[in-house]
Amino acid sequence: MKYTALKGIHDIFPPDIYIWKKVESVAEEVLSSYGFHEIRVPIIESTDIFIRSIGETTDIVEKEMYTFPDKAGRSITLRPEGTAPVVRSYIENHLYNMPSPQKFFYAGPMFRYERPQKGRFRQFYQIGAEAFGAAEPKLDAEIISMLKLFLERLSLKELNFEVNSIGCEMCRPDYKKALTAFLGDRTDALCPDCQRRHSHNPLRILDCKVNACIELRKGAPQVTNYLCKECKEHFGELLALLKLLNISHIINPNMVRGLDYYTRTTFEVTSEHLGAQKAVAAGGRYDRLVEEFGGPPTPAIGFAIGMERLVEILKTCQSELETPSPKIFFATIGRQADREGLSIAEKLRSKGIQVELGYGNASLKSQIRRADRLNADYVFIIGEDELKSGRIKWKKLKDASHGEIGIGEIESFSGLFQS
RNA sequence: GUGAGCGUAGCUCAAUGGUCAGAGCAUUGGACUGUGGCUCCAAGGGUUGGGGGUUCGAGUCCCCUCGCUCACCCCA
Repeated sequence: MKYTALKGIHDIFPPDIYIWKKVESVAEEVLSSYGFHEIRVPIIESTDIFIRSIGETTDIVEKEMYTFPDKAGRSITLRPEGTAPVVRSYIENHLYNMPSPQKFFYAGPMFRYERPQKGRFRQFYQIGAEAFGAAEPKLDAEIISMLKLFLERLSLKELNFEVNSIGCEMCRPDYKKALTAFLGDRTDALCPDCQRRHSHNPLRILDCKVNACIELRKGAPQVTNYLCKECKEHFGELLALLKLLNISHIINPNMVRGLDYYTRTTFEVTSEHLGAQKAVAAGGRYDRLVEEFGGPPTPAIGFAIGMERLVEILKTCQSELETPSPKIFFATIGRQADREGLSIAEKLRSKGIQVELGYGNASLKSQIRRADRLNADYVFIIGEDELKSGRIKWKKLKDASHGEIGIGEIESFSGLFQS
């Protein structure tokens, strides 16, 4: 094969594309009902936007970004996630001068230079939502509930909702201290990765899968026990609201996120129908980010849905969506009939009816066979006889019923209005 | 970045180191001169991912390379 798509980058085409479109339309419908409006932000931004927001020492920034110089030598990066560009836009366009909270959603491709595997790609699509300007746990609960409603609308079952609070800039340092103190002089027993984490990001030790590390962290202090008064209240109220709204969830004190900007609430939706990359949606609060970006102090919360992963679940758990099929197929024999068919087809198409034609001088048989494979409802046959009589033969493929109709009456053919 | 597995027709897969690399499905045509699905027949379709080596002889063994997949890492 001479030309192939780049590693980890895939085409989306029928029939899958119809699953994607369905997901997108349901998302727009549900998010709209919560007052979220679409925002379109660029796919490329200045590199420092991502470094500042995601965090200098995160894996994404350290080794996963598509970064390159533009022709003027500025450092440009293909967005690895959607929150940073939206925050940049929120500040740059003074969107905080509109009544709070402001709520936005977006959909589009993200780019991360990683080794591809099941559910992980170099170009992948996310639907994301961000809400600015409200700190109350009520908003956290609404957002999680909205995510749940969206997934339910797609008939997705067997999903796990996990929530956690990782505190704020006041209480998290205390927890980090407690955690490193707990591990104390036993750090030698940690896996090499965790030994590294111990110094610059000890929270990550919590979700390490190496057995030795799982052993060592038994009885370790939990984040949720070290929250300051405000964070504790916030988390407590969120849990109460989730109960009120009947959203079953588990509290996972070991859930840490790979982006530095999160504060307080973090959450994740996972599915057992995926591979090792089983998070289908995830998000959290980022109350400090807007201010750090030079905007006014603005609490915020958001999440992102992984489209490929969602579609993967839909494909394994549900019957596939059908590719739209023609209402009418014109099988024509001879040049004159061909012209007649084209002419009628164009009239019908202008009314929004899906019509397909036969090509290439194919035999009637092969034309009808093609109509069948395209799953057409009706075949209209035009040949010499029909041209002479002015009456076209039709056949309904589903039940093989057939009949005739005058050329002038086709546009009111009753079959066009049945499903 | 690390590790493992796999590359043969459009797809799923056969072929002890030994003739001309096969089958099913799919595609196209025919049986049925202007009527789909079912059946039968036929045809097209391959640089066995690429390169080198061992051998009288390589799809098969060895080396290199490219690609895919899964996992680690990390994340949606």
